[in-house]
Order: sequence, then C-alpha cells, then structure tokens
Amino acid sequence: MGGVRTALYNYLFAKKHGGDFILRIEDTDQTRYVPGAEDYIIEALKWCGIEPVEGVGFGEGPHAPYRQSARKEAGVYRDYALGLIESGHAYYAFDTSEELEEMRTRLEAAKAKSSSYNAVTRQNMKNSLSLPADEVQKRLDAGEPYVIRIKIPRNEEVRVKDIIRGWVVVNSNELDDKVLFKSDGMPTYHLANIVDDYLMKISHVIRGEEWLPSAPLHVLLYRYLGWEDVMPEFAHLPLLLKPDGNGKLSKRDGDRLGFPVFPLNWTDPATGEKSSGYREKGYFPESFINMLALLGWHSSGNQELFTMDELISEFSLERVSKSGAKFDPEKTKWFNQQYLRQHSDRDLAERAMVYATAKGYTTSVDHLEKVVALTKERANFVEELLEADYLFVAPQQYDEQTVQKKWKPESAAILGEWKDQLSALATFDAASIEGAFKSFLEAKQLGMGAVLPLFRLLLTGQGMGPNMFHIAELLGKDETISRMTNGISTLG
RNA sequence: GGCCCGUUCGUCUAGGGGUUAGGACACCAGAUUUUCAUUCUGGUAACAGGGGUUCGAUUCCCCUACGGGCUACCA
Repeated sequence: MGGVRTALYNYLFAKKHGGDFILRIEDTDQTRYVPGAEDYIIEALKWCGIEPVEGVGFGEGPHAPYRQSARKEAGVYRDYALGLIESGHAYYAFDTSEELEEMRTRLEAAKAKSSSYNAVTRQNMKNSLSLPADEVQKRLDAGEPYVIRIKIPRNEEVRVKDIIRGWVVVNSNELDDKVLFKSDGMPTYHLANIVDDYLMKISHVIRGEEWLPSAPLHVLLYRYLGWEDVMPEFAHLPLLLKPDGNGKLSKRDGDRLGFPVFPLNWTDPATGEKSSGYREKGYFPESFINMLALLGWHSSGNQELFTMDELISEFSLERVSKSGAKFDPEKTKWFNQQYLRQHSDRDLAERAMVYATAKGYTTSVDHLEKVVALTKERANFVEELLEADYLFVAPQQYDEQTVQKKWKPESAAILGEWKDQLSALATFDAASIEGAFKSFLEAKQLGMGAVLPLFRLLLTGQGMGPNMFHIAELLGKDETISRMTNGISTLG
C-alpha cells in the first residue's frame, strides 16, 4: 500500500504538470532478488491505473534500460564512482566485514556518539586515505575486494529543500562515509539513484519519509558529481502507520487485523507466506486509489470522492500532510460502497457472475441483474450482492427467533389462505402482489406486521431483508407457491 | 544513545492571531421502512503540556513530553 501510494503521488504529480512517470527497477541488491516481484509490481500498477509512460513492462523509451542490474552491465555507474575518487570526494576501502564489525563494537564500548565510518574513524581503517599510495595500488592490482566510499567533509552545513517540509539542515559531521560502490561491482542505492536520476533527467524525487535522513548525502553527491544545478526537487511523504498501536504499517498487520496491505494477492516465493490483496478482496481499483490518495493528502474543499482525472487536476505536493497517517480499514469499505453504487446493475451483474458460478448457482446475467437491483443498496462489495442465497435456493431452515416471535397456532391457516390468493393471481409482479396482499389483510382484518414477516419467513427463511413483494416477483409464482407449501408443512 | 521529521475529535483531515474550530469514517439518537439495510435529521467527540511574543494564541517562537523515521557492501 505504501509503495502504491508513493507511485500514485508520483503519477498524479507528473500527469498534472505534463511530465512523464517512468518505472525504474532498483535491483542493486542481488541477495534480495525475489522471483516474480517485478511482474507483481507491473500487474499491480496496471490494476490501479497508474501507468508509466516507459519502463519495464510498459514499453521502451528514450531512458532504457530500466533495471539497474542491466544498467550496471552497461557500465553506467563505475566511471562515476571512479570520477569521485579522482576529484577527491571518494576513496577505496578494503576493510572486511569482520573489521567493520570490530570497529562498531569498539566505538560502542567507548560510548562514542557515532559508531560509523566517518572523518575520524576512517583514519584507523584500511582505505586509500589511510594507506600509502603504493600499497593501495598493490591491493588493487592483486584484485583484493574493495568498496568505494564517499568522503564526507568535516563540519559543513548541508541543506536540503523539501517541498513538503521546507529546509532541512544537517551538519556533515552527522553523516557517515556511505558505501557508493559495492565489492560485487554493483552501486548502492545512493549512487545508482543519483546517477540514474541525472541520466534520466528526473525533475522530482517523491519518496517515503524513511529517505529523509539520507537526502543530505544525495545533495552532496549531486554537488560532487557537478550536477547541483540540475538536481531534482525532493518531497518526502509521510509514512502509513498501523491502525492499532504504533509504527509503520507492515506486511504482517494486514492479515493480523483482517485487511489487505497489498494491492494484489502475493505469495512470498521463499517462505510460501500468503498475503491477501485488495483486488481479490473485491475492491474496485477506483476506491482503492481514492482511499490511498486521501491518506496523507487532502484538497482544500470537503470533497472526498475523486476520479483519477480529478485527482490529477487537484493534486499538489504542498497539500500533502507532514505527519504519518494511521490506516483505517473501515473507511476503505465505505469508499468501496460509494463506488459500488456508481456502477450500473448490469455491470455489477456481470461482475457477480464469477461469484455466482463459484457458489454453484444456476443463473444468468439477466437474472443477476434483478438480484442486484434488490441487494445493491445493502452491499459494500460485489460478492455481498449475492449474500441473499435464498434468491437462488429455497431455505433449508427458518430463523428461530422469527419463528418464536411471529409464528402463532393460527398462522398456518392464514398463510394457507394467502397462498391460495397468490395462486389465483393472473400477473405475478410486485405491484399486483402488493395490491392483493393489502386487500387480503383488509378482508382478514389483519395488520402488516402480523403476516408479512411470516410471508418473508416462508420464502427466505429470514426475519429481515429487502422488499418482500419484489422478492416474490423475482422468485416467480411457482417457486413462491412451492416454498410456501413447504414452509407451512414444516412449521405446522 | 545520536541525528532528523512530526503532534487539531477514536481515525483521516479542513482551518488559521479574534471562528459556535468545519467535513468524512466510526459511534449514538430520532424520522422513514413489514423487517434489516438504505436515506434523511440531530448528537457525543479535538487544537499534547509549559513558557514566551501579543490587547488577544489552537494558529508565531522556545522548551518539555509523546509518536515516528534513520543510524548495512538493504532499498
């Protein structure tokens, strides 16, 4: 959900300003490769209606290739890392992971303010800043593994302008010498992101707030690479929080609290763990998007229902809120209800067909259209349109409470008479049935409340539901009579 | 721990130096309905605390508290 919302805001912003939304796959961590994840992202974006103009799965354009793994093969990143070493803004480091670990424990024990690789600690580590030049060369020639780290300057004020938060100022002493280029030949996110954004002429970086702490590092990289004048603008989005308790919304929360956190169903190929998706739960993409758009953004008025086009014209980063938004599954249902009502009965009937088939009902779209007309206003989801199973099969049992409350010794006789009236009806539509019912009541000197609930009970087995005369019409004369006969004999 | 970001009804939010602090979801009540749902009407409910600045602060500033994020050869 968080990722979809980020994509959505990027898409809305690009569309609004006549820009291009491009899908780039940042797959620089080979150890975290997940089979199927890429296809999943593409399918999810398509379902949501968030379509990039170019990118993996959406057609090649001037900015291909789009996978960072492929761009690495094309040698995109290495020269920039080397260039940074040449200009004195980066250096080689040969420390093993054990040595790094050792340094951290040592610094922690010494209660140092920071336990990172920085201007102070780099002196004691194995890198091209601390080692003699000939030894560095010797290690490189010997093919010893190395990383390239940025050389963060001492005591400099680094300023980041964020569209949502204004100026964020950090002293460079708080930053560490982040790895830019890994020993496996891959760039890290930091380098790859800056290089690719520059090469792809990205004008705006709209991403989650978890990136705010590394934004100063990115500003420094643009500066050292000589691209500060074409540096993109930044907007760091507030996080999506758990509905209960505290913290960032996570994979686990969904199934724990009974709502999806993924757009589509997802099965983790490594663990086999399944997570449910909004699509499969029966949400319309429009309501999912509408709900997401309003989680952290709001127009100036009171409008809550927006089409994608309306979102595009209304959206602005200045109106994105600064604080995290607790996700509310209840409101999501409300959004779906609103959209469900906007669909025609015919359309809903066509969508409901899958569920009807799954339930084993013998029906047609024409028939379902009539069912939908009866059940639409009480449903939030397409599947709920078919919840009144008595519209498809005769009741197997009768609601006990209603029986006890309404079924009297004389009821069998009264309903038997009403059944005969129904049999005699020439036209069996709601209006005729209602007319006949009213004259029947008048003749018998009975009130609606005494007979109608029992009529409902015999036909549906329930004590409540949609308009009875319409139900009877939908069931048809034969079925109505048959259900009454069975019911009267069962309830005696 | 350090650094950064944040804080208006239970939730999402509008607003903004003087307001009856508005809307939506949820909740409650009434009306409508044969019933349930719908619909309509109404209601409960919020500016984290403390200092300033000011004639006046929920709004501007500072501090505190609380919440969140980051602190990997992950993104």
